[in-house]
Amino acid sequence: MRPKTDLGALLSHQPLFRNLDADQLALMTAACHQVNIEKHQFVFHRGDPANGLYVVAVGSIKLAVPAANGQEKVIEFFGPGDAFGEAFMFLDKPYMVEAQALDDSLLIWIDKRDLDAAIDRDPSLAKRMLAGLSVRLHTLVKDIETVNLQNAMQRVVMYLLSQPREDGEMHFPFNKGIIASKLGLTPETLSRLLHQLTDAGLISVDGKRVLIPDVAALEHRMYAETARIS
Amino acid sequence: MRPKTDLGALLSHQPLFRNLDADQLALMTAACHQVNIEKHQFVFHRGDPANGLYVVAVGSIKLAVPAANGQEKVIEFFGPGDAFGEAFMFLDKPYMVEAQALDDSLLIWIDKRDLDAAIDRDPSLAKRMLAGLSVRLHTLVKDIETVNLQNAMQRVVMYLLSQPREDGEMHFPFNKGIIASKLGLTPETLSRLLHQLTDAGLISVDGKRVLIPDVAALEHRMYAETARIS
DNA sequence: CGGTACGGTTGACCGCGGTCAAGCAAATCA
DNA sequence: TGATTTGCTTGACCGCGGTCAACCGTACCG
Repeated sequence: MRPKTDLGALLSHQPLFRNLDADQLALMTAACHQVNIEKHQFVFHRGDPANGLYVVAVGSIKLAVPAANGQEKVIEFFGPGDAFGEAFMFLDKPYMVEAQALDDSLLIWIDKRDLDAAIDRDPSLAKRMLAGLSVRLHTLVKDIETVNLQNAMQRVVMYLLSQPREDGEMHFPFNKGIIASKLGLTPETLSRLLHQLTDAGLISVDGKRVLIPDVAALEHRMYAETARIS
Repeated sequence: MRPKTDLGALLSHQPLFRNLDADQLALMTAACHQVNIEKHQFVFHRGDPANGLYVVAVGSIKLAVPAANGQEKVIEFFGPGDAFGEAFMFLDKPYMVEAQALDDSLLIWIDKRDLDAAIDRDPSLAKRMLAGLSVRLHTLVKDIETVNLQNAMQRVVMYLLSQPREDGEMHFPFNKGIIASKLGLTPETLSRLLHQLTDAGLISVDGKRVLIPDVAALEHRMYAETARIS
């Protein structure tokens, strides 16, 4: 457990709590708890009660819905500054998803009641949370659109293009199996499609590193797929 | 356009604005606009600016994301008391979905700025909106889970069981094509699956009316499907 | 009335993507 | 260092669900 003194600085850098005045920051600091989570450990499981929300300080967290057969569908990834778990907290329902650390992570946990009080004192906090939830809704709708309206190849290409890249090179942030789940595919299919793109000379894969020599060509490939469907 | 006097009564019955005091209600009433939408008309299209939110007073609205080929994927249905469009309003982004009336409907429209002011005066309104967005997030996650982790038959059975029924009889609220889209299916497949359930003696279909003589048997059928997958 | 547009059903076909299994390379550990 | 596990790839196979087409009943309309 790190010393409590870190908390104020940590909080003030989170999008959710930016621009709080000193008083409010002190209040929130008192209400927050640091949670250290090792890689592969679960933050919470499906069915756990949701009494508060988490903010990622460092590390990365995977939100997924588990299936009966041990499979799982990754809903979203969270990195530093992201908040998660709010929706279930507001609903007063147990989590229907599970959260797992993809790296050693440091989280901030805030009790629902303390957050309620903070909102009463500062409506702008509520607005920021509304904005945050809206973003999440937006990405979920986009995901649904992606899964329903695009085929596997389109989804893969779109993912490759959506990731940050420098010098025409992008990195898979996690294992390919996890990426596959996020894309609604099996690892086998993802592997095959990447191989297909490699054969077409559009990318070259080396472990987690992917070289994209001609971004425009890759984009063109995706639109060609789209046209084929229409 | 109906007389303005209706607005106060309408608003005070919406979940979002319940428990407002007279002053606040008067303020909101002044900020609200009634919008009449005929069946098949669009409330907004993809790309329209989102300057406010809608609340359904009477009627029903379909939220869908349009595809290139004229297809569409239904995201959600909204009935009386439901609010929609908030997420895009808070994001200050144009709509990425379209809203269409499934019946002649009466909507209430509230300007973003007026709502902002109302939140500042009454944090409980913000909390109610947070709860509303949370519900939406919840159902979206559930949808993603359904589409990714369950096959077509399971989705159909689950839909049949999720709809309100009396005397072992349920009604399709809309055209089967629209239901099919919401379930991520083609109308053909939905038709076939319903026929299959009929052959199995689990349901009997007559137009929009579906008789479910033995609910438990139908539930059992769904779990059997689940087991087969695992 | 016949014409037609629409929603729904049915049949024939097929391709996408999942499943199962084997094999391989790198990481992890005794 | 060898043993074991984990991540990834590849091949063979196949079934679910989509596509395309024809057809049917009903509602709507001139």
